[in-house]
Amino acid sequence: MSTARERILAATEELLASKDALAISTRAICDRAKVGMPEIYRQFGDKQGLLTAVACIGFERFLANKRRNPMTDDPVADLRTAWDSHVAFALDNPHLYRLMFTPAPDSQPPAVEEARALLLSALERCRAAGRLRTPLELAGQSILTANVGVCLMALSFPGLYGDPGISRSVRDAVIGAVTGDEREDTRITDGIVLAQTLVGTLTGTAPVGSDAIARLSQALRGPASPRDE
Amino acid sequence: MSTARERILAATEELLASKDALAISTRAICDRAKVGMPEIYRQFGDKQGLLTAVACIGFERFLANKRRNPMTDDPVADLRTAWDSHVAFALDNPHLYRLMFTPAPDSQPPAVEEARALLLSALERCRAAGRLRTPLELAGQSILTANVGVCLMALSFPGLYGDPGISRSVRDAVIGAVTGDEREDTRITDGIVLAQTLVGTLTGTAPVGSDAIARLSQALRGPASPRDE
DNA sequence: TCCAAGGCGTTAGCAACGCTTTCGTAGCTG
DNA sequence: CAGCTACGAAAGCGTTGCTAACGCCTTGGA
Repeated sequence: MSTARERILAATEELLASKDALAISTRAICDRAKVGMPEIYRQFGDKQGLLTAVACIGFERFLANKRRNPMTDDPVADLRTAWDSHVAFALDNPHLYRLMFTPAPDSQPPAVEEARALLLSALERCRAAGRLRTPLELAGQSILTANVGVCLMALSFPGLYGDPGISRSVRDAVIGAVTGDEREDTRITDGIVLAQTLVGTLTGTAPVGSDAIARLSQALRGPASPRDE
Repeated sequence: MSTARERILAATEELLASKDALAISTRAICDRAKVGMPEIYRQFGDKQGLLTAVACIGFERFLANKRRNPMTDDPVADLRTAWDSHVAFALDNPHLYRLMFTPAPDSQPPAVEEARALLLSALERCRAAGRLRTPLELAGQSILTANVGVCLMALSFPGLYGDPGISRSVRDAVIGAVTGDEREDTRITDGIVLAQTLVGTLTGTAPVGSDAIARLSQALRGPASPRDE
């Protein structure tokens, strides 16, 4: 048989699968763990300590889940899959998730820090790829904040806010804002640079020679396909 | 003296100003309201019923707050001030806010619906102004979800996520995404249309597609790349 | 004026809760 | 074997949400 501490933690997790944390009585935990009442308090101080410990091992599962996500060469896409795995975890473990992210006042689950660190490292990769246009710290806080909001609302009001489309919408909005939407960025750059250059050329004030114009018309006809519509 | 029901509600609200809802005992409420214990149950059925009633009148204050916001002729700016007043309410009434937006399981605070309706009407004004590029319903769900997320995280982890900059960042990201960021839109439109027109003028051809512009922009940078900036 | 009816206060108490104390026992270590 | 730690059993404390029983007092229709 395993140690008492392990059995208590396991029993609490099992009960947490079907009930809310506050609806679980210490006696039920003890019954299921085949443990006397004082054992909880010898091991965890009080019920809140036990719940915090459970939240911590929940965070470990949560982070292990995330670390299992393969890193692609598109760090922004990785950000999106991290978001999705976050949401999936919340929906799979509703009560555990609420315990982790709606803690009792003055109870600091120390593992929120770890989640933040993991997210920041993913964002660091975005920054290295030139795909970050907000401060790193602020980007991480914005993403996690919005991500948790989507999950908590989906858990609290599944009827009104359980639609997966909401998650996608908020996800793309926030991640797009902090990393910059690639398509729009190139569209802006291309369009504006082109327009400025052409205007300069036309007015004679520009740093573009006629060879550039030649190249432009060459490009206009296209590499293989002379397409416009 | 006022009626017993009013006194109970007032006493609960007052206690809610300093304690969490779950930390409030029915006896404390009764003491403060000068009421016997059975009165709560005659009036509200049970403690959860009382808390739901308090949450409802909290929603009324919340909505009255929002309705007090003047409507300007910029519906998107109105959206942002509504967001900010939402956050201010949450920070001013932390326990009441948590009671409203993290309800006990199977307790439907009916007033969340009202908040949604108010937000949708504001979004409808955006749509009428041509400043909405996502479905109305989804836009409302996205905004409220993100808004609540910012607030709950700020309340739960004021140290890590209490920074007002996070609220601004998420706010502008989400609202910008559903309404379309005006500045970027005009920059894109202006740049592209201008480029298309000029290229058409220069080459004597019809306006070109944006993929052609991308090719042009590439060509502009050139093989030897006499880049300007 | 009388007399129900109902809103409200009082007392007492139940079961369940978190938590504690006490005690007994098993198993390992020196 | 002695002594220590780890753990289980039982009982109990104070508080909680909630209920039962009773009685007061105002109200309003007869």
